[in-house]
Amino acid sequence: MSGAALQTEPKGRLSAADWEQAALDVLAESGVAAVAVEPLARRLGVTKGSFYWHFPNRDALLSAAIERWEKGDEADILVPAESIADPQQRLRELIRQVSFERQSHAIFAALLKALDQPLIQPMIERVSERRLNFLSAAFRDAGHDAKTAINRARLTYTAYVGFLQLSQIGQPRMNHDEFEAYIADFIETLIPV
Amino acid sequence: MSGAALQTEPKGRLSAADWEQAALDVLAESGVAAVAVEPLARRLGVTKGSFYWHFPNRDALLSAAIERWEKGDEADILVPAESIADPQQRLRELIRQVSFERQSHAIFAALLKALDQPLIQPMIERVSERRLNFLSAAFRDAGHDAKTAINRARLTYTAYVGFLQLSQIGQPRMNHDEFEAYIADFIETLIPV
DNA sequence: GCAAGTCAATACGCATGCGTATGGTGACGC
DNA sequence: GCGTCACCATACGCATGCGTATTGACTTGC
Repeated sequence: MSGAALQTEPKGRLSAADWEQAALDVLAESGVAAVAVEPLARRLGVTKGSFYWHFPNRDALLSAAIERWEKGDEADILVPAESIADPQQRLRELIRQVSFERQSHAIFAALLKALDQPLIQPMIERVSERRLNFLSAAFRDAGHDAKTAINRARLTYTAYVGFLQLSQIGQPRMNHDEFEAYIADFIETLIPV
Repeated sequence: MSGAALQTEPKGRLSAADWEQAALDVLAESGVAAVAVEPLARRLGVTKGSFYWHFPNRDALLSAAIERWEKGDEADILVPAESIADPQQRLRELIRQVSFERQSHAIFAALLKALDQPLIQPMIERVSERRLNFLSAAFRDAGHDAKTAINRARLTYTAYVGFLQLSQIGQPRMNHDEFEAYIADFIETLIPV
């Protein structure tokens, strides 16, 4: 829950959780490759002597950090949405959440870029399947047959993923109102009443 | 036009174009980071002594390779599509082309993952703007007003980008028929008659 | 047949990152 | 007040990649 710890923030001793949180921070900011032991240690104001006490190696940190993200993500995004009865409203909320929970989406975007890494791939695969199922169910609840529901879910999800990637270059280049209008159109196109 | 030169293929002396083509090959296969001088030299069966005769540094190779891709991509994809009069048919062809020209799309996908690099970002920005304009024009030609056309173009493009990313993990996990069905549904949703 | 010019091998220095080994220090239990 | 344990520093070896400098060899013009 701690905010962004930008630079050498002297906070006594560190725990494994501190390293994981720092890893997630730089993951969101600078991608998987930037989650490196020595730079992280510098950022935390210690040396890697500390790191290798908490973790056996870099991969262990990455796994732990991503697992932490996965849990938080599910709790913050999927669970609240699940409680919305109206499927259309549920989809709306889900889509709209891209604006909030930005760090979580930034992390997901960073992970997407590292799909070639054996450590990342299965986790993204899991997350994607869960999300696709969620979307698919919502479209079915909204009255579509199974086949169209799954295709609509795919379309929604790929559009979401592509949006994440492209928003990095400000390609959509929209202000708040334009974004809202886009989302409205997006929803209207994918979820016709 | 040469096919995939997989390993040490002894072909006498090399030219800058050979290096560029090899760079594009590994770019499509293994991403931007894999476009490294020494591995490339190994792949080509020479040492980096050769490379630095043709190029001043790695960035120069990357720039040249990407520029080469950009030109070929425009010629192979946009130009043929442009000649199709019916805007709906034009969009259909464009979308369907993801199945063919696979190397070109693989390169684009690889570049998308390196949007943080200052060398890559502006090129992707250019390409994206061109493609978005192209899509937007097609949707206008198909009868949409300017605002909906641009939103539809965004949606189409982000879906395309997301599809590229996810197809790497076989997440859509479709065979040929399923893919065709998905495309059909995709088109029907985005380009209603 | 020799002098340029073109492509390539070798060898070097530098930087960054991983992981190990070993020693140091402060807090705390007792 | 002493030892133990948790956390950290220091220093090392290894690997990979960049870029440079120097020399070698093959081709071609003349």
